[in-house]
Amino acid sequence: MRERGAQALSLRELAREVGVSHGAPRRHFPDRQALLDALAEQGFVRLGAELRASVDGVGEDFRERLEKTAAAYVHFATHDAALLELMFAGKHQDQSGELNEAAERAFSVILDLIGQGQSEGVLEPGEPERVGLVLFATIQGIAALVTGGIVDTDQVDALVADAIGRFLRGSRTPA
Amino acid sequence: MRERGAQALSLRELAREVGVSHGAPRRHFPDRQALLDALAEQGFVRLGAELRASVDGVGEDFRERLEKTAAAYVHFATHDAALLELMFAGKHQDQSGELNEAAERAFSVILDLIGQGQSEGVLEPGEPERVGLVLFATIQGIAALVTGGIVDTDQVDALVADAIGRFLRGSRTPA
DNA sequence: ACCTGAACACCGTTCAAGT
DNA sequence: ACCTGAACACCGTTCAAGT
Repeated sequence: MRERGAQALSLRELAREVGVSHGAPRRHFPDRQALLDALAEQGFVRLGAELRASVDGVGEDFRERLEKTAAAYVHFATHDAALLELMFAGKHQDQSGELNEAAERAFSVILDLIGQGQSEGVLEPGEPERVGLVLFATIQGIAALVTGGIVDTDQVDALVADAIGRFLRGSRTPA
Repeated sequence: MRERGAQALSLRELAREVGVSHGAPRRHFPDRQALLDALAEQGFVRLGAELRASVDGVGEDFRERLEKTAAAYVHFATHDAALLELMFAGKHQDQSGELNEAAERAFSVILDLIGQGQSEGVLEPGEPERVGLVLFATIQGIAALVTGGIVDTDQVDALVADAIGRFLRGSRTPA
């Protein structure tokens, strides 16, 4: 997956590596897409855990938390680009909603951060979802530029800091 | 492509539709990836043309130009999501650099816009590439949220306006 | 409950052969 | 210069059969 992308993931090859027949996976995943959905869900679980670990692993300072969390997101996005693409593919068949639940749990880390910024008065009040979307879009966009090869890996931190600086200046509560 | 994605694009099916044998495409594209590269290049050409048309089709007002161009980008990204994914896949074999040339020509529309904002004094001075990257990332991120189904189509315009408002407030030259 | 193995209808790629 | 058609090694999916 990490080496060759989701598209190159073959059920038959997987079965071969595990040492079972090519029909065996059918018992666990009715479809190839069902396996991809399960991988996407696990991706959201892991992303949420990494973001949460990033928030908890740093001090109380809002801006530092914001930058570290954004960096953690970009790290995940570039280190597991194919997985992230799967997670946002929007071609899921999952009807149980477990995938969406995992996604919302991951996104809630960002929402909580926004809440902190608002309660500290450095972010304008309003729906956290609204301001969170813009922040999320920016981070996601930076990740896309990196995986697309437009931005070098060693420029990431500076770009993240730049973007967050602009975001904070553009979103602070008017004096 | 638009209906079923790049992954479902089959050389044999294409040949069948055109009415030639399955070996014929080999004369024009040595590889499946070569065809995808050519499609990506054409995508950049078309994207550049649409962005330029958007800039030219509106008045001189900087903010209006910025919003319209961003909207045009998001429109392209959502209307041809699979093509955009291909354009930024970063798995290209193209050595001639024509793909990169087309990409830079498209991106130059945004750089020119940044230049206008700087010369009008509403954007802080500095390398246009630097501030342009943050803007580009934000727009690209919004497009990703829309194609990923996180943001509804009818919320796009408001989100774009919101993001650009924050960007401008966060990037204006200090008084 | 889970696995096997043959079968079917698809792929991309290669290559000798045609015009 | 371009196309054909057989061949090869892969797929995902289905299904009867086994334990």
